[in-house]
Amino acid sequence: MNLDNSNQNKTILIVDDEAPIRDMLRVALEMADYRCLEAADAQQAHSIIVDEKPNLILLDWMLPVTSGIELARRLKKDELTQSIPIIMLTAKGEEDNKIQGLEVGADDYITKPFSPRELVARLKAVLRRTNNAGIEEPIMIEDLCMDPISHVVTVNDQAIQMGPTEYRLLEFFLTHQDRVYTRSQLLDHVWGGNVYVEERTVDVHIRRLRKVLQIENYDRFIQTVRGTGYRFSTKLAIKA
Amino acid sequence: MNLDNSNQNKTILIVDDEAPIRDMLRVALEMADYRCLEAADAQQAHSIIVDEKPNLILLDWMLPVTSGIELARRLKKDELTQSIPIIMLTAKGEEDNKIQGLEVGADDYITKPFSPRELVARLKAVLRRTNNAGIEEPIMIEDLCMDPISHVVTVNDQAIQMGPTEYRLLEFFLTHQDRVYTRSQLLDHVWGGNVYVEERTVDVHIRRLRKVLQIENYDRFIQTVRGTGYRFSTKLAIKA
DNA sequence: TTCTTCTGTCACATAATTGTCATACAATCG
DNA sequence: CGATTGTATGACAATTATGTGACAGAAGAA
Repeated sequence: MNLDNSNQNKTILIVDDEAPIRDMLRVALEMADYRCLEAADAQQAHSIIVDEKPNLILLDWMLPVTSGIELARRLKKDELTQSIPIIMLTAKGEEDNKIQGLEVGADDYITKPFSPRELVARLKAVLRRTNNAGIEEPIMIEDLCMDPISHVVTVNDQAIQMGPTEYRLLEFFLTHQDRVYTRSQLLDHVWGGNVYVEERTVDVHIRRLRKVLQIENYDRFIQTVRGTGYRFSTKLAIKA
Repeated sequence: MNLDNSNQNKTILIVDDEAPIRDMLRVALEMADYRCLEAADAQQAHSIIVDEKPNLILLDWMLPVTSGIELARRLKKDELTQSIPIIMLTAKGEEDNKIQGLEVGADDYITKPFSPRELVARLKAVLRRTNNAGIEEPIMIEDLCMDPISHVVTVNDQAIQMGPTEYRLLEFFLTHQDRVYTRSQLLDHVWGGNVYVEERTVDVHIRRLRKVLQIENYDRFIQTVRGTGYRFSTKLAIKA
């Protein structure tokens, strides 16, 4: 539901066919307060990834059936998973594969055996490095401007203040105009898929967003579609 | 992705006491179009560094007289040289030293033996990461002035005292205005990529920086963006 | 050494945001 | 026209994020 505040709610997926190694990794990661998931092969890994969307994947190079590098390649090809950073685990003497791993799109690799401290240090570095994703260009609607770089919304160059949720809601609307969304869909996209809040809560945040946008009647773009949900549209803003 | 292919203006200093290894490294680097310098011991290395200001240092762990790690420590301590990225070269089985190297401030390490391709890949990565053309000109914001040469910050020609971390934080802010940074990103840029400190530590240093900037209310430029992080901006410094 | 400065972390204080509710209002339909 | 259903809105307590002072250990200076 929230951004990366405490490093403690990051989910790491461990993919290795050897249980003892998984155990060792899990211990090290849980010591560092990460949440761990485990998979023994590529197929199992894939379903967990789709299901749980981990923040980072520790991927062994050697896997039965589908190799780790093949899994990495697939993950980096898929829109939904390509942003998840991958750290490849390689055994000693597989130095050449490291390069191959990096070429496939792995974000780092670690040679076994490694110290737990090293593991965690690298993992943190990768998480930090890949933490930024999103829109870079300012979005302008008439005199309304949202600049994702500075994280500022202005109307006629005057800054508008709003809460984080309202900001995300507006951002979603601006990037998904002229389309109705049900409350459920909005919860999915703005709140994040795995939280449970009442659907009516959406109404309240719509209200709050409308309130701050009232300054130049920009709230007219947020339209209620009775029986369905809400829509943001500049074209269909018939109301005065 | 790779915009800058002109490696010719990048100077790499190779520090290793074994001539054959130096040769190998030099060949690999010159193939990749880097300019190379060589040093056989720490003392020689130091004078070359001061003299030539290389863009990156490849530093062997084992050196006669003064060890590589000791040299690294000194370089990272000196204001003039601390921004030069260092890649440590370690022999197999010295895995523990890696951590020590990173703690000293090395930006990466490579285990011997390594493939030339790997070397260059890592080197590029480090250069990309630390691609900061050092600031030379004083930065002025109204009556606030930061002189990177003398390392002095003044308000109305009156010097302000602050700790090194606060200085680096302010420097980062002054050179990256009007943009939100998460705590994580600030740790990356101000503290350095491979240290582990709590994210809340950023808050404390923000606090300390604000405190010393309160003199002429210059702390109003440091804005907190709730749910995200902090931003330095002179434009958006008005609050209701 | 001893003294000072700086750093990272903690605990607590303060402030902002959130989700939910109760109620008011508006639209739709028989 | 009521009755019914869907939405708007203000209030509020719980939760969460940030501000802030204190402190112990580390790093440096004398």
